[in-house]
Amino acid sequence: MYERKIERHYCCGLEITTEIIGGKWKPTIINLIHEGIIRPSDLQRAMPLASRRAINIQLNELQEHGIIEKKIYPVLPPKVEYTLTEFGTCLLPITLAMEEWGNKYRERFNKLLELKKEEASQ
Amino acid sequence: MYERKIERHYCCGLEITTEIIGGKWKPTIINLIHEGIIRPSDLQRAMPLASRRAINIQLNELQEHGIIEKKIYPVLPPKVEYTLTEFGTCLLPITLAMEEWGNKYRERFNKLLELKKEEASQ
DNA sequence: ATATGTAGCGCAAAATTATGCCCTATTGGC
DNA sequence: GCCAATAGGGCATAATTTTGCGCTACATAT
Repeated sequence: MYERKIERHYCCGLEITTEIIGGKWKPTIINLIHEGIIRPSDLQRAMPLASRRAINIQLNELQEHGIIEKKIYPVLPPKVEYTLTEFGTCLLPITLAMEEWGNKYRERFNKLLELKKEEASQ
Repeated sequence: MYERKIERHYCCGLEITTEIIGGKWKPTIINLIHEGIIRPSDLQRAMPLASRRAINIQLNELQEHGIIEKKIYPVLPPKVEYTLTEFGTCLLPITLAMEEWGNKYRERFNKLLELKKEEASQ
């Protein structure tokens, strides 16, 4: 475990929220679990750009923060399922809104990117 | 400017949204500008934990992404004001919800932190 | 003369986050 | 016997983000 050198301050709400959903893949994981993709291997297939390791770490942190719950089935090969807690469910309005907002403004964003590329090439 | 070594993929909306509001101080800046704190020096006073440098960088990025607009008054000493664009205003439901969520669950979060500390000390 | 307030960039270092590789363990299929 | 799939941890490294220090420039106040 990495131990912070600079202590975090949780003065405003935003600092708490970003502590919890700030990880690169966390909002995605929350949304996917909400969609019913609840087994680690399925999550990995749903996020091919994230490494297995990265996903495991994010899952552990989400669990520590009480956002998701882990059910281990005592079978072989191992079977694990994650579900949103009622606390985690409260986050959905935010994570889903983030997903929506990004999709809504994708074109605008892409145009901006192209503009930048042109500038860079000149 | 830092140049990415690994190209970002903007497949899902979340990746676009986090690219834009992912910076440590960006959601805070957006909310503060919305509250009327629009001059760089006032923003710095409102975020004493953020360095001047950090705030400047985040402001530049927000501007590049079309979230805020910069008005430079040709006076001395210099005067600058930032305002949300109509595009940036669309982000408020998200950033304000994040602030609200964190405040709502602050106690729960703090209890979790204390629990962790106890565990760590044993 | 000197300090303060305004705004902001360059550069290097520090802090943090994310990844890649290798390891364990067991069942079932070929 | 060997490979794939299941789940996940340890460790070192790479990538990225954030900070700190120093610098510019001018006007006003002390």
